[in-house]
Amino acid sequence: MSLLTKAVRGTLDLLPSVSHKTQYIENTLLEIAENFGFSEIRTPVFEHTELFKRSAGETSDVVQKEMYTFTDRGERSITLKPEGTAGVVRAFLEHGLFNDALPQKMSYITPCYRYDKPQAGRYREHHQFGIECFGAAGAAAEAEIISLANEVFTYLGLVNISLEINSIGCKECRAEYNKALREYLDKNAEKLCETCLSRLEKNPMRILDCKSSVCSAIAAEAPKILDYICGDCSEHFLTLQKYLDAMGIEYSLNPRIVRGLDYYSRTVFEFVTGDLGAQSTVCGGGRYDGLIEELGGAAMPACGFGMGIERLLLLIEKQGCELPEKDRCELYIVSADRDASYMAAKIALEMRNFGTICLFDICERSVKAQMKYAGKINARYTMVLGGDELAKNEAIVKNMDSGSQRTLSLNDFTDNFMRLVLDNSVDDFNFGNLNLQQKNEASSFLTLLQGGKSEDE
RNA sequence: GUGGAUGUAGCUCAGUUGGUUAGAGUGCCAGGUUGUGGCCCUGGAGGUCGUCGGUUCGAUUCCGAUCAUCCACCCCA
Repeated sequence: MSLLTKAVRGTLDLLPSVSHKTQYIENTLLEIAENFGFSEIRTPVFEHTELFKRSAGETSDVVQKEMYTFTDRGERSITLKPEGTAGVVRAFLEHGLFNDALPQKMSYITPCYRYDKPQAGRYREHHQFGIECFGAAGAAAEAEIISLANEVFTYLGLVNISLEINSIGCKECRAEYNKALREYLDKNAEKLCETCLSRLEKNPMRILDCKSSVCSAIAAEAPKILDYICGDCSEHFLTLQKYLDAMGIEYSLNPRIVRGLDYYSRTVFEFVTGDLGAQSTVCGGGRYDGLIEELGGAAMPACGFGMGIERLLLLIEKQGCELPEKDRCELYIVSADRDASYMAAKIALEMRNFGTICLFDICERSVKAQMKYAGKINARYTMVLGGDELAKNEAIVKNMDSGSQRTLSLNDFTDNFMRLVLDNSVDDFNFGNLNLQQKNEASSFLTLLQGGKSEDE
């Protein structure tokens, strides 16, 4: 097959056969966030380039080599968001949300774009679940978002994920530490790798992150940030640990976590797993007290995290965690001729309005082919409509799991069908698609029916 | 951005030591008589062997480039 073109490198298609998994995950994430008091915010996928340059930092890898930047027809420099925080902070400031009751807590699910070299678990377009909390300076805020992430993992049934935390201090103590660090690194400068050499001036802490054996050996002997952070920062970090202890969340201290985005301060953390190869970080975040000021707002403490949805799904599949099945077609209406098809269309609409998945043939295929199709899509019940049935105003409904059949009147068919379902197994029936009002109606309907048990064959 | 592996039907893979009409399983469609699925049987559709170029009388098989996927580095979610 010679296609005109294929999906762009590093992008993924989410196909209908698996989209329910992602839907479930995303709904779960937003619901858990809501339980923690975080409500969804949606911001555009692109922003003015300067926003990301300023927030992520000119020295960050993201800004230096990974952004999707283009000039639009109005000569604006536009960038597809490489991460979620900047846009949310921009909206927070632009709409004066800092005037609302503090803290302001927000969640989001958004696509992010980075010009990386693709690998499994790393894509040029990926989707990120994120949390931002504005206006809370205390360590309880970080503790809360960490426990939120932790809750997501336990809820989804994931294992083998560990939490690593670190403090990189505030502006003041970090300056002092950087000074000490640079003095140390200068002494070893000729041994450092090329990239680290270039980081030496602007952002020496990134060198601690370097994986090259020489650099990491040098880093191992380097002064430790935790020995330099000021009293307040130290107290903050200890308080965070007490909160985590109180909630029974396990963690380890990892002084090498510095994070790639320049806006972090004090707490940084990562949830990592050994089950995803080189893409080990499932969730990363921390505190960024200086960012809002950096973007033109009044000083305001803030913290948050990002979580990769594709990685989450990969991990779920790798670990064999159970996800809900795709919603099942409850009734497939087989029609033998055109008149039956008209009736099928009418009944299907009634059933759908009742909130259940109901399908009928739209290919004018043979009865056998329709039955086959119903079997293939795993329909729970089928109903055969033809001349005989229309004449008698009734239809044969077949349970595809057991193979048993019953005749139902077409008058008030939906009610009759529900009665049949009740006789077979109430629990099997899926009310997932009903809205709240419909659910109430349906449950009182079922309660009513349960009073007078109907005859069985 | 660096290094390595891979690339044949929708999917999983055979195969051609370079030679005429490229295979299997599975999936898809249709039949196996009168209106009923899952098993079985039969038939059909579907590939210019990732793409472009080179060597050759001739390449899907050899060589090169390119694109894509995967792995490690890097980076991060």
